[in-house]
Amino acid sequence: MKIDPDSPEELSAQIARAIRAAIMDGSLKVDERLPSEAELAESFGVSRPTVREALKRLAAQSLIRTQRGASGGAFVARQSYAQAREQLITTSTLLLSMNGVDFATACEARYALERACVPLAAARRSADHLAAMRAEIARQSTAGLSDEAFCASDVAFHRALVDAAGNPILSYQLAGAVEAMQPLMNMITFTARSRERIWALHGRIADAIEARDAAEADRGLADLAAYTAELGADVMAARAARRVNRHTEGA
Amino acid sequence: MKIDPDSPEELSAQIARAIRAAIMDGSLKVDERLPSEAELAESFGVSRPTVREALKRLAAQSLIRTQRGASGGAFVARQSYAQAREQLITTSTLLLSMNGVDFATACEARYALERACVPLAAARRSADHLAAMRAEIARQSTAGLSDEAFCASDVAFHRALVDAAGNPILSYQLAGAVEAMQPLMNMITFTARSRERIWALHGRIADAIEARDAAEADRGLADLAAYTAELGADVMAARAARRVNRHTEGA
DNA sequence: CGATTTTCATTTGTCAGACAATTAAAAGTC
DNA sequence: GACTTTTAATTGTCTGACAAATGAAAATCG
Repeated sequence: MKIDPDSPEELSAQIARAIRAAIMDGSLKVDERLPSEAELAESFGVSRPTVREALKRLAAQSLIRTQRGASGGAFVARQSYAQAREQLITTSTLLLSMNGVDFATACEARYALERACVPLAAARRSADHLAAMRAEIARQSTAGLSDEAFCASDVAFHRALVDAAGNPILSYQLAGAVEAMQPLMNMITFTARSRERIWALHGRIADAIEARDAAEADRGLADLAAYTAELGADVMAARAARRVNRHTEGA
Repeated sequence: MKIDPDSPEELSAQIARAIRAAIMDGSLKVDERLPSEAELAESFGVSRPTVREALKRLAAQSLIRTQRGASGGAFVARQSYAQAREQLITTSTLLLSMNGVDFATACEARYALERACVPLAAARRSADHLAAMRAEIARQSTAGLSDEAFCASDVAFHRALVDAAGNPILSYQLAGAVEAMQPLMNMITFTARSRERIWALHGRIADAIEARDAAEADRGLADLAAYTAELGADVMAARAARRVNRHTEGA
Protein backbone atom coordinates (compact mmCIF):
# COMPACT_ATOMS: atom_id res chain seq x y z
CA MET A 1 0.00 0.00 0.00
CA LYS A 2 2.09 2.89 -1.30
CA ILE A 3 1.06 6.35 -2.32
CA ASP A 4 2.92 9.06 -4.21
CA PRO A 5 2.59 12.60 -2.83
CA ASP A 6 3.90 14.05 -6.10
CA SER A 7 1.28 12.41 -8.27
CA PRO A 8 -1.35 14.74 -9.68
CA GLU A 9 -3.97 12.33 -8.35
CA GLU A 10 -5.47 13.40 -5.06
CA LEU A 11 -4.07 11.66 -2.02
CA SER A 12 -7.51 10.57 -0.83
CA ALA A 13 -8.16 8.96 -4.21
CA GLN A 14 -4.83 7.10 -4.11
CA ILE A 15 -5.51 5.86 -0.60
CA ALA A 16 -9.01 4.77 -1.53
CA ARG A 17 -7.61 2.91 -4.53
CA ALA A 18 -5.01 1.14 -2.41
CA ILE A 19 -7.57 -0.03 0.13
CA ARG A 20 -10.05 -0.98 -2.59
CA ALA A 21 -7.39 -3.13 -4.23
CA ALA A 22 -6.65 -4.80 -0.91
CA ILE A 23 -10.32 -5.64 -0.50
CA MET A 24 -10.74 -6.91 -4.03
CA ASP A 25 -7.68 -9.16 -4.01
CA GLY A 26 -8.68 -10.61 -0.66
CA SER A 27 -5.95 -9.15 1.55
CA LEU A 28 -8.76 -7.61 3.57
CA LYS A 29 -11.55 -10.05 4.27
CA VAL A 30 -15.20 -9.46 5.00
CA ASP A 31 -15.88 -7.99 8.45
CA GLU A 32 -12.20 -7.42 9.00
CA ARG A 33 -11.45 -4.17 10.79
CA LEU A 34 -9.26 -1.59 9.15
CA PRO A 35 -6.72 0.32 11.26
CA SER A 36 -8.15 3.40 12.95
CA GLU A 37 -8.17 6.67 11.05
CA ALA A 38 -5.26 7.94 13.11
CA GLU A 39 -3.22 4.82 12.36
CA LEU A 40 -4.04 4.96 8.67
CA ALA A 41 -3.09 8.63 8.60
CA GLU A 42 0.28 7.87 10.10
CA SER A 43 1.00 4.83 7.96
CA PHE A 44 0.14 6.69 4.75
CA GLY A 45 1.86 9.84 5.93
CA VAL A 46 -1.18 12.07 5.54
CA SER A 47 -3.58 13.88 7.83
CA ARG A 48 -6.74 12.42 9.26
CA PRO A 49 -9.16 14.46 7.12
CA THR A 50 -7.45 13.08 4.01
CA VAL A 51 -7.85 9.54 5.30
CA ARG A 52 -11.48 10.28 6.08
CA GLU A 53 -12.11 11.49 2.53
CA ALA A 54 -10.65 8.23 1.27
CA LEU A 55 -12.87 6.20 3.61
CA LYS A 56 -15.95 8.14 2.52
CA ARG A 57 -15.15 7.24 -1.07
CA LEU A 58 -15.12 3.59 -0.12
CA ALA A 59 -18.27 3.96 1.96
CA ALA A 60 -20.03 5.46 -1.06
CA GLN A 61 -19.35 2.21 -2.92
CA SER A 62 -20.43 0.32 0.20
CA LEU A 63 -17.05 -1.37 0.38
CA ILE A 64 -16.78 -0.47 4.05
CA ARG A 65 -19.09 0.41 6.90
CA THR A 66 -18.02 2.44 9.93
CA GLN A 67 -18.97 2.31 13.56
CA ARG A 68 -18.31 4.78 16.29
CA GLY A 69 -17.07 4.16 19.79
CA ALA A 70 -14.52 1.96 21.46
CA SER A 71 -13.84 -1.12 19.35
CA GLY A 72 -15.50 0.80 16.51
CA GLY A 73 -13.80 1.60 13.24
CA ALA A 74 -14.12 0.83 9.57
CA PHE A 75 -14.98 -2.73 8.58
CA VAL A 76 -14.99 -4.42 5.20
CA ALA A 77 -18.65 -4.69 4.26
CA ARG A 78 -20.24 -7.76 2.75
CA GLN A 79 -21.62 -6.74 -0.62
CA SER A 80 -25.36 -7.39 -0.50
CA TYR A 81 -27.58 -7.90 -3.52
CA ALA A 82 -29.80 -5.04 -2.34
CA GLN A 83 -26.93 -2.58 -2.16
CA ALA A 84 -25.49 -3.75 -5.45
CA ARG A 85 -28.88 -3.27 -7.07
CA GLU A 86 -29.15 0.29 -5.74
CA GLN A 87 -25.76 1.14 -7.18
CA LEU A 88 -26.56 -0.42 -10.50
CA ILE A 89 -29.84 1.46 -10.74
CA THR A 90 -28.21 4.80 -9.94
CA THR A 91 -25.48 4.25 -12.49
CA SER A 92 -27.75 2.90 -15.21
CA THR A 93 -30.40 5.58 -14.76
CA LEU A 94 -27.85 8.34 -15.17
CA LEU A 95 -26.18 6.56 -18.03
CA LEU A 96 -29.49 6.48 -19.90
CA SER A 97 -30.62 10.00 -19.11
CA MET A 98 -27.29 11.76 -19.60
CA ASN A 99 -26.27 10.12 -22.82
CA GLY A 100 -29.55 10.56 -24.60
CA VAL A 101 -29.99 6.84 -25.04
CA ASP A 102 -33.03 6.52 -27.23
CA PHE A 103 -36.04 4.59 -26.20
CA ALA A 104 -35.61 1.96 -28.88
CA THR A 105 -32.08 1.05 -27.77
CA ALA A 106 -32.98 0.83 -24.11
CA CYS A 107 -36.10 -1.15 -24.88
CA GLU A 108 -34.20 -3.57 -27.05
CA ALA A 109 -31.64 -4.15 -24.33
CA ARG A 110 -34.25 -4.63 -21.68
CA TYR A 111 -36.27 -7.22 -23.54
CA ALA A 112 -33.21 -9.02 -24.83
CA LEU A 113 -32.03 -9.45 -21.27
CA GLU A 114 -35.42 -10.46 -20.04
CA ARG A 115 -35.86 -13.08 -22.71
CA ALA A 116 -32.60 -14.57 -21.52
CA CYS A 117 -34.21 -15.75 -18.32
CA VAL A 118 -37.51 -16.97 -19.73
CA PRO A 119 -36.32 -20.56 -20.22
CA LEU A 120 -35.07 -20.70 -16.65
CA ALA A 121 -38.23 -19.08 -15.31
CA ALA A 122 -40.41 -21.58 -17.15
CA ALA A 123 -38.43 -24.44 -15.68
CA ARG A 124 -38.23 -23.20 -12.11
CA ARG A 125 -41.15 -20.87 -11.38
CA SER A 126 -42.77 -21.46 -8.01
CA ALA A 127 -46.37 -20.79 -7.03
CA ASP A 128 -45.21 -17.62 -5.27
CA HIS A 129 -43.72 -16.17 -8.43
CA LEU A 130 -46.87 -16.94 -10.37
CA ALA A 131 -49.01 -15.37 -7.66
CA ALA A 132 -46.88 -12.23 -7.73
CA MET A 133 -47.25 -11.98 -11.50
CA ARG A 134 -51.02 -12.52 -11.34
CA ALA A 135 -51.35 -9.91 -8.61
CA GLU A 136 -49.65 -7.29 -10.75
CA ILE A 137 -51.78 -8.19 -13.75
CA ALA A 138 -54.86 -7.72 -11.58
CA ARG A 139 -53.64 -4.31 -10.47
CA GLN A 140 -52.90 -3.27 -14.04
CA SER A 141 -56.43 -4.08 -15.10
CA THR A 142 -58.07 -1.92 -12.43
CA ALA A 143 -59.54 1.36 -13.66
CA GLY A 144 -58.34 4.79 -12.57
CA LEU A 145 -54.69 3.82 -12.18
CA SER A 146 -52.21 6.65 -12.73
CA ASP A 147 -49.57 6.22 -15.41
CA GLU A 148 -46.87 6.11 -12.71
CA ALA A 149 -48.70 3.39 -10.80
CA PHE A 150 -49.22 1.42 -14.00
CA CYS A 151 -45.52 1.67 -14.79
CA ALA A 152 -44.56 0.64 -11.27
CA SER A 153 -46.79 -2.39 -11.54
CA ASP A 154 -45.25 -3.18 -14.90
CA VAL A 155 -41.81 -3.13 -13.31
CA ALA A 156 -43.03 -5.36 -10.49
CA PHE A 157 -44.43 -7.86 -12.99
CA HIS A 158 -41.17 -8.10 -14.85
CA ARG A 159 -39.27 -8.30 -11.61
CA ALA A 160 -41.35 -11.31 -10.62
CA LEU A 161 -40.71 -12.87 -14.01
CA VAL A 162 -36.97 -12.42 -13.61
CA ASP A 163 -36.97 -13.66 -10.02
CA ALA A 164 -38.78 -16.77 -11.19
CA ALA A 165 -35.59 -17.76 -12.99
CA GLY A 166 -34.16 -18.47 -9.56
CA ASN A 167 -30.74 -17.01 -10.27
CA PRO A 168 -29.79 -14.13 -7.97
CA ILE A 169 -27.16 -12.83 -10.38
CA LEU A 170 -29.74 -12.52 -13.14
CA SER A 171 -32.19 -10.90 -10.74
CA TYR A 172 -29.65 -8.34 -9.68
CA GLN A 173 -28.53 -7.47 -13.19
CA LEU A 174 -31.98 -7.32 -14.70
CA ALA A 175 -33.67 -5.51 -11.83
CA GLY A 176 -31.13 -2.78 -12.42
CA ALA A 177 -31.77 -2.62 -16.13
CA VAL A 178 -35.54 -2.67 -15.80
CA GLU A 179 -35.73 -0.08 -13.05
CA ALA A 180 -33.28 2.21 -14.77
CA MET A 181 -35.66 2.33 -17.72
CA GLN A 182 -38.57 3.52 -15.62
CA PRO A 183 -37.98 7.23 -16.24
CA LEU A 184 -38.08 6.52 -19.96
CA MET A 185 -41.22 4.43 -19.60
CA ASN A 186 -42.85 7.18 -17.58
CA MET A 187 -42.77 9.43 -20.62
CA ILE A 188 -45.41 7.24 -22.19
CA THR A 189 -49.04 7.99 -21.46
CA PHE A 190 -50.93 4.72 -21.56
CA THR A 191 -54.39 4.82 -23.03
CA ALA A 192 -57.04 2.42 -21.75
CA ARG A 193 -56.64 0.53 -24.98
CA SER A 194 -52.86 0.13 -24.72
CA ARG A 195 -53.10 -0.85 -21.08
CA GLU A 196 -55.54 -3.58 -21.93
CA ARG A 197 -53.25 -4.93 -24.58
CA ILE A 198 -50.29 -4.90 -22.22
CA TRP A 199 -51.94 -6.74 -19.38
CA ALA A 200 -53.36 -9.21 -21.83
CA LEU A 201 -49.82 -9.94 -23.01
CA HIS A 202 -48.70 -10.20 -19.41
CA GLY A 203 -51.44 -12.72 -18.85
CA ARG A 204 -50.32 -14.71 -21.86
CA ILE A 205 -46.76 -14.74 -20.57
CA ALA A 206 -47.85 -15.78 -17.09
CA ASP A 207 -49.94 -18.57 -18.56
CA ALA A 208 -47.00 -19.83 -20.55
CA ILE A 209 -44.69 -19.70 -17.54
CA GLU A 210 -47.29 -21.58 -15.52
CA ALA A 211 -47.51 -24.20 -18.27
CA ARG A 212 -43.70 -24.31 -18.34
CA ASP A 213 -43.89 -23.44 -22.03
CA ALA A 214 -40.73 -21.41 -22.58
CA ALA A 215 -41.24 -21.00 -26.30
CA GLU A 216 -44.71 -19.52 -25.88
CA ALA A 217 -43.51 -17.22 -23.10
CA ASP A 218 -40.72 -16.06 -25.36
CA ARG A 219 -43.19 -15.30 -28.14
CA GLY A 220 -45.34 -13.34 -25.69
CA LEU A 221 -42.36 -11.36 -24.53
CA ALA A 222 -41.31 -10.70 -28.11
CA ASP A 223 -44.77 -9.36 -28.89
CA LEU A 224 -44.65 -7.22 -25.78
CA ALA A 225 -41.26 -5.88 -26.80
CA ALA A 226 -42.55 -5.00 -30.24
CA TYR A 227 -45.64 -3.31 -28.87
CA THR A 228 -43.65 -1.33 -26.30
CA ALA A 229 -41.23 -0.18 -28.98
CA GLU A 230 -44.20 0.89 -31.09
CA LEU A 231 -45.68 2.92 -28.22
CA GLY A 232 -42.30 4.52 -27.61
CA ALA A 233 -41.86 5.39 -31.26
CA ASP A 234 -45.28 7.10 -31.27
CA VAL A 235 -44.32 9.22 -28.29
CA MET A 236 -41.01 10.19 -29.86
CA ALA A 237 -42.67 11.05 -33.16
CA ALA A 238 -45.22 13.23 -31.36
CA ARG A 239 -42.44 15.03 -29.54
CA ALA A 240 -40.50 15.61 -32.70
CA ALA A 241 -43.63 17.01 -34.36
CA ARG A 242 -44.19 19.41 -31.47
CA ARG A 243 -40.62 20.59 -31.70
CA VAL A 244 -40.97 21.30 -35.41
CA ASN A 245 -44.22 23.19 -34.78
CA ARG A 246 -42.66 25.39 -32.14
CA HIS A 247 -39.76 26.10 -34.42
CA THR A 248 -42.04 27.00 -37.33
CA GLU A 249 -44.16 29.30 -35.23
CA GLY A 250 -41.09 30.99 -33.84
CA ALA A 251 -39.74 31.71 -37.32
CA MET B 1 -32.13 20.32 -0.11
CA LYS B 2 -32.68 19.96 3.61
CA ILE B 3 -30.64 18.06 6.14
CA ASP B 4 -31.42 17.11 9.72
CA PRO B 5 -28.57 17.53 12.22
CA ASP B 6 -30.40 15.33 14.72
CA SER B 7 -30.67 12.36 12.40
CA PRO B 8 -28.42 9.42 13.22
CA GLU B 9 -27.28 9.47 9.59
CA GLU B 10 -23.99 11.26 9.09
CA LEU B 11 -24.25 14.79 7.79
CA SER B 12 -21.93 14.11 4.88
CA ALA B 13 -24.14 11.18 3.83
CA GLN B 14 -27.27 13.31 4.01
CA ILE B 15 -25.66 16.05 1.96
CA ALA B 16 -24.42 13.57 -0.61
CA ARG B 17 -27.89 12.10 -0.85
CA ALA B 18 -29.47 15.52 -1.34
CA ILE B 19 -27.08 16.45 -4.14
CA ARG B 20 -27.37 12.99 -5.71
CA ALA B 21 -31.14 13.36 -5.78
CA ALA B 22 -30.81 16.77 -7.41
CA ILE B 23 -28.60 15.27 -10.11
CA MET B 24 -30.86 12.31 -10.72
CA ASP B 25 -34.08 14.29 -10.97
CA GLY B 26 -32.47 16.75 -13.35
CA SER B 27 -32.31 19.83 -11.12
CA LEU B 28 -28.59 19.76 -11.71
CA LYS B 29 -27.69 19.22 -15.34
CA VAL B 30 -24.57 17.75 -16.89
CA ASP B 31 -21.52 20.05 -16.70
CA GLU B 32 -23.36 22.40 -14.39
CA ARG B 33 -21.19 23.81 -11.65
CA LEU B 34 -22.10 23.24 -8.04
CA PRO B 35 -21.64 26.07 -5.54
CA SER B 36 -18.16 26.25 -4.06
CA GLU B 37 -17.38 24.18 -1.00
CA ALA B 38 -17.54 27.27 1.18
CA GLU B 39 -20.97 28.20 -0.17
CA LEU B 40 -22.29 24.67 0.22
CA ALA B 41 -20.97 24.59 3.77
CA GLU B 42 -22.81 27.77 4.61
CA SER B 43 -26.05 26.81 2.89
CA PHE B 44 -26.16 23.41 4.59
CA GLY B 45 -25.00 24.87 7.88
CA VAL B 46 -21.99 22.57 8.20
CA SER B 47 -18.24 22.90 7.99
CA ARG B 48 -16.18 22.63 4.87
CA PRO B 49 -14.58 19.26 5.73
CA THR B 50 -18.07 17.79 6.06
CA VAL B 51 -19.04 19.16 2.66
CA ARG B 52 -15.85 17.76 1.24
CA GLU B 53 -16.61 14.30 2.57
CA ALA B 54 -19.98 14.51 0.89
CA LEU B 55 -18.40 15.56 -2.40
CA LYS B 56 -15.89 12.70 -2.22
CA ARG B 57 -18.78 10.29 -1.85
CA LEU B 58 -20.26 11.65 -5.05
CA ALA B 59 -16.90 11.62 -6.78
CA ALA B 60 -16.52 7.94 -5.90
CA GLN B 61 -19.69 7.23 -7.88
CA SER B 62 -18.35 9.54 -10.61
CA LEU B 63 -21.40 11.74 -10.28
CA ILE B 64 -19.17 14.80 -10.10
CA ARG B 65 -15.68 15.79 -11.10
CA THR B 66 -13.72 18.59 -9.46
CA GLN B 67 -11.27 21.11 -10.79
CA ARG B 68 -8.95 23.38 -8.91
CA GLY B 69 -8.22 27.02 -9.44
CA ALA B 70 -10.23 30.12 -10.25
CA SER B 71 -13.46 29.17 -12.00
CA GLY B 72 -12.82 25.67 -10.73
CA GLY B 73 -15.23 23.73 -8.57
CA ALA B 74 -17.36 20.62 -8.67
CA PHE B 75 -19.21 19.85 -11.88
CA VAL B 76 -21.88 17.32 -12.64
CA ALA B 77 -20.10 14.61 -14.60
CA ARG B 78 -21.49 12.97 -17.67
CA GLN B 79 -21.79 9.27 -16.91
CA SER B 80 -19.63 7.45 -19.43
CA TYR B 81 -20.01 3.84 -20.45
CA ALA B 82 -16.41 3.20 -19.47
CA GLN B 83 -16.88 4.52 -15.93
CA ALA B 84 -20.18 2.75 -15.54
CA ARG B 85 -18.53 -0.48 -16.60
CA GLU B 86 -15.75 -0.05 -14.05
CA GLN B 87 -18.28 0.44 -11.28
CA LEU B 88 -20.33 -2.51 -12.37
CA ILE B 89 -17.28 -4.75 -12.48
CA THR B 90 -16.15 -3.72 -9.01
CA THR B 91 -19.58 -4.29 -7.55
CA SER B 92 -20.24 -7.56 -9.34
CA THR B 93 -16.81 -9.01 -8.61
CA LEU B 94 -17.22 -8.42 -4.90
CA LEU B 95 -20.78 -9.61 -4.95
CA LEU B 96 -19.65 -12.93 -6.41
CA SER B 97 -16.59 -13.44 -4.24
CA MET B 98 -18.08 -12.31 -0.93
CA ASN B 99 -21.33 -14.19 -1.15
CA GLY B 100 -19.88 -17.49 -2.18
CA VAL B 101 -21.81 -17.54 -5.42
CA ASP B 102 -21.13 -20.94 -6.87
CA PHE B 103 -19.63 -21.42 -10.25
CA ALA B 104 -22.74 -23.01 -11.70
CA THR B 105 -24.98 -20.05 -10.82
CA ALA B 106 -22.56 -17.47 -12.16
CA CYS B 107 -21.98 -19.48 -15.29
CA GLU B 108 -25.68 -19.90 -15.90
CA ALA B 109 -26.26 -16.16 -15.54
CA ARG B 110 -23.40 -15.30 -17.81
CA TYR B 111 -24.42 -17.53 -20.67
CA ALA B 112 -28.09 -16.68 -20.32
CA LEU B 113 -27.23 -13.02 -20.73
CA GLU B 114 -24.88 -13.68 -23.57
CA ARG B 115 -27.40 -15.72 -25.49
CA ALA B 116 -29.74 -12.75 -25.23
CA CYS B 117 -27.62 -10.80 -27.64
CA VAL B 118 -26.82 -13.53 -30.12
CA PRO B 119 -29.81 -12.75 -32.40
CA LEU B 120 -28.81 -9.09 -32.51
CA ALA B 121 -25.16 -9.92 -33.08
CA ALA B 122 -26.02 -12.24 -35.96
CA ALA B 123 -28.09 -9.52 -37.58
CA ARG B 124 -25.70 -6.62 -37.12
CA ARG B 125 -22.15 -7.93 -36.85
CA SER B 126 -19.61 -5.92 -38.80
CA ALA B 127 -16.36 -7.12 -40.30
CA ASP B 128 -14.51 -5.53 -37.40
CA HIS B 129 -16.36 -7.57 -34.82
CA LEU B 130 -15.71 -10.76 -36.75
CA ALA B 131 -12.04 -9.89 -37.08
CA ALA B 132 -11.80 -9.30 -33.33
CA MET B 133 -13.38 -12.66 -32.63
CA ARG B 134 -11.12 -14.46 -35.08
CA ALA B 135 -8.05 -12.78 -33.59
CA GLU B 136 -8.90 -14.05 -30.13
CA ILE B 137 -9.55 -17.55 -31.44
CA ALA B 138 -6.13 -17.48 -33.07
CA ARG B 139 -4.52 -16.41 -29.80
CA GLN B 140 -6.32 -19.13 -27.89
CA SER B 141 -4.97 -21.79 -30.22
CA THR B 142 -1.32 -20.78 -29.78
CA ALA B 143 0.72 -23.06 -27.59
CA GLY B 144 2.36 -22.05 -24.33
CA LEU B 145 -0.36 -19.63 -23.28
CA SER B 146 -0.78 -19.20 -19.53
CA ASP B 147 -4.16 -19.94 -18.00
CA GLU B 148 -4.59 -16.26 -17.17
CA ALA B 149 -3.83 -15.21 -20.74
CA PHE B 150 -6.22 -17.85 -22.08
CA CYS B 151 -8.96 -16.57 -19.76
CA ALA B 152 -8.29 -12.98 -20.77
CA SER B 153 -8.57 -13.92 -24.41
CA ASP B 154 -11.78 -15.78 -23.64
CA VAL B 155 -13.21 -12.62 -22.08
CA ALA B 156 -12.10 -10.59 -25.10
CA PHE B 157 -13.82 -13.03 -27.46
CA HIS B 158 -17.09 -12.80 -25.60
CA ARG B 159 -16.74 -9.06 -25.35
CA ALA B 160 -16.47 -8.87 -29.15
CA LEU B 161 -19.50 -11.11 -29.49
CA VAL B 162 -21.53 -8.86 -27.21
CA ASP B 163 -20.31 -5.69 -28.91
CA ALA B 164 -21.40 -7.14 -32.23
CA ALA B 165 -24.99 -6.80 -31.04
CA GLY B 166 -24.51 -3.06 -31.52
CA ASN B 167 -26.37 -2.06 -28.37
CA PRO B 168 -24.23 -0.08 -25.92
CA ILE B 169 -26.54 -0.86 -23.00
CA LEU B 170 -26.12 -4.57 -23.58
CA SER B 171 -22.37 -4.15 -23.97
CA TYR B 172 -22.12 -2.31 -20.71
CA GLN B 173 -24.25 -4.75 -18.74
CA LEU B 174 -22.66 -7.87 -20.15
CA ALA B 175 -19.09 -6.67 -20.04
CA GLY B 176 -19.62 -6.22 -16.32
CA ALA B 177 -21.06 -9.68 -15.87
CA VAL B 178 -18.41 -11.41 -17.94
CA GLU B 179 -15.45 -9.62 -16.40
CA ALA B 180 -16.74 -10.08 -12.89
CA MET B 181 -16.64 -13.81 -13.49
CA GLN B 182 -12.99 -13.83 -14.43
CA PRO B 183 -11.71 -14.59 -10.91
CA LEU B 184 -13.98 -17.63 -10.87
CA MET B 185 -12.85 -18.70 -14.32
CA ASN B 186 -9.22 -18.31 -13.28
CA MET B 187 -9.69 -21.14 -10.82
CA ILE B 188 -9.95 -23.51 -13.73
CA THR B 189 -6.77 -24.95 -15.15
CA PHE B 190 -7.30 -25.56 -18.82
CA THR B 191 -5.75 -28.64 -20.30
CA ALA B 192 -4.62 -28.60 -23.91
CA ARG B 193 -7.58 -30.82 -24.68
CA SER B 194 -10.16 -28.51 -23.07
CA ARG B 195 -8.61 -25.46 -24.69
CA GLU B 196 -8.89 -27.06 -28.07
CA ARG B 197 -12.53 -27.84 -27.50
CA ILE B 198 -13.22 -24.29 -26.35
CA TRP B 199 -11.63 -22.53 -29.27
CA ALA B 200 -13.30 -24.97 -31.63
CA LEU B 201 -16.65 -23.93 -30.16
CA HIS B 202 -15.63 -20.29 -30.46
CA GLY B 203 -14.90 -20.92 -34.09
CA ARG B 204 -18.28 -22.51 -34.59
CA ILE B 205 -19.97 -19.51 -32.99
CA ALA B 206 -17.96 -17.05 -35.07
CA ASP B 207 -18.85 -18.97 -38.22
CA ALA B 208 -22.53 -18.84 -37.34
CA ILE B 209 -22.40 -15.12 -36.59
CA GLU B 210 -20.63 -14.55 -39.88
CA ALA B 211 -23.33 -16.55 -41.68
CA ARG B 212 -25.95 -14.56 -39.74
CA ASP B 213 -27.28 -17.85 -38.43
CA ALA B 214 -28.57 -16.93 -34.98
CA ALA B 215 -29.97 -20.37 -34.22
CA GLU B 216 -26.66 -22.10 -34.89
CA ALA B 217 -24.75 -19.49 -32.88
CA ASP B 218 -27.16 -20.05 -30.02
CA ARG B 219 -26.59 -23.79 -30.16
CA GLY B 220 -22.84 -23.23 -30.13
CA LEU B 221 -23.13 -20.97 -27.13
CA ALA B 222 -25.37 -23.48 -25.37
CA ASP B 223 -22.76 -26.20 -25.93
CA LEU B 224 -20.05 -23.88 -24.67
CA ALA B 225 -22.12 -23.11 -21.58
CA ALA B 226 -22.61 -26.79 -20.88
CA TYR B 227 -18.93 -27.56 -21.37
CA THR B 228 -17.84 -24.67 -19.15
CA ALA B 229 -20.25 -25.78 -16.44
CA GLU B 230 -18.81 -29.28 -16.71
CA LEU B 231 -15.24 -28.00 -16.33
CA GLY B 232 -16.29 -25.92 -13.34
CA ALA B 233 -18.05 -28.87 -11.72
CA ASP B 234 -14.89 -30.97 -12.09
CA VAL B 235 -12.81 -28.32 -10.38
CA MET B 236 -15.31 -27.98 -7.56
CA ALA B 237 -15.51 -31.75 -7.10
CA ALA B 238 -11.71 -31.98 -6.96
CA ARG B 239 -11.62 -29.25 -4.35
CA ALA B 240 -14.27 -30.91 -2.27
CA ALA B 241 -12.35 -34.18 -2.44
CA ARG B 242 -9.16 -32.47 -1.27
CA ARG B 243 -11.03 -30.94 1.63
CA VAL B 244 -12.40 -34.29 2.69
CA ASN B 245 -8.91 -35.84 2.45
CA ARG B 246 -7.37 -33.18 4.62
CA HIS B 247 -10.13 -33.63 7.13
CA THR B 248 -9.72 -37.38 7.22
CA GLU B 249 -5.95 -37.14 7.64
CA GLY B 250 -6.39 -34.60 10.41
CA ALA B 251 -8.76 -36.90 12.32
C1' DC C 1 -19.74 -13.01 45.49
C1' DG C 2 -22.83 -11.24 41.82
C1' DA C 3 -25.26 -7.63 39.69
C1' DT C 4 -25.55 -2.95 38.68
C1' DT C 5 -23.83 1.51 37.96
C1' DT C 6 -20.15 4.61 36.99
C1' DT C 7 -16.09 5.92 34.93
C1' DC C 8 -12.96 5.84 31.32
C1' DA C 9 -10.43 5.12 27.11
C1' DT C 10 -11.00 4.59 22.20
C1' DT C 11 -12.80 5.81 17.93
C1' DT C 12 -15.51 8.19 14.63
C1' DG C 13 -18.09 12.66 13.54
C1' DT C 14 -17.73 17.52 13.23
C1' DC C 15 -15.83 22.02 13.53
C1' DA C 16 -12.60 26.18 12.95
C1' DG C 17 -8.86 28.18 10.88
C1' DA C 18 -4.88 28.14 8.24
C1' DC C 19 -1.73 27.54 4.27
C1' DA C 20 -0.31 25.43 -0.25
C1' DA C 21 -1.26 24.51 -5.13
C1' DT C 22 -3.64 25.51 -9.12
C1' DT C 23 -5.82 28.16 -12.49
C1' DA C 24 -8.37 31.61 -15.04
C1' DA C 25 -9.00 36.27 -15.48
C1' DA C 26 -7.47 40.96 -14.79
C1' DA C 27 -3.83 44.25 -14.82
C1' DG C 28 0.33 45.78 -16.35
C1' DT C 29 4.27 46.15 -19.76
C1' DC C 30 6.68 46.40 -23.99
C1' DG D 1 -1.72 44.03 -29.94
C1' DA D 2 0.96 40.40 -27.82
C1' DC D 3 3.17 39.02 -23.89
C1' DT D 4 4.08 38.91 -18.88
C1' DT D 5 2.80 39.64 -14.16
C1' DT D 6 -0.38 39.98 -10.63
C1' DT D 7 -4.40 38.75 -8.36
C1' DA D 8 -8.39 36.50 -6.76
C1' DA D 9 -10.99 32.31 -6.41
C1' DT D 10 -11.14 27.54 -5.51
C1' DT D 11 -9.83 23.05 -4.26
C1' DG D 12 -6.28 20.12 -1.64
C1' DT D 13 -4.18 19.36 2.69
C1' DC D 14 -2.80 20.05 7.49
C1' DT D 15 -3.23 21.01 12.56
C1' DG D 16 -5.70 20.91 16.56
C1' DA D 17 -9.66 20.61 18.96
C1' DC D 18 -14.14 19.01 20.89
C1' DA D 19 -18.55 16.22 20.70
C1' DA D 20 -20.83 11.82 20.54
C1' DA D 21 -21.02 7.03 20.78
C1' DT D 22 -19.69 2.75 22.70
C1' DG D 23 -17.57 -1.09 24.74
C1' DA D 24 -14.68 -2.37 28.61
C1' DA D 25 -12.93 -1.81 33.03
C1' DA D 26 -13.56 -0.12 37.67
C1' DA D 27 -16.33 0.98 41.43
C1' DT D 28 -20.37 0.45 44.05
C1' DC D 29 -24.17 -1.80 46.18
C1' DG D 30 -27.13 -5.68 47.63
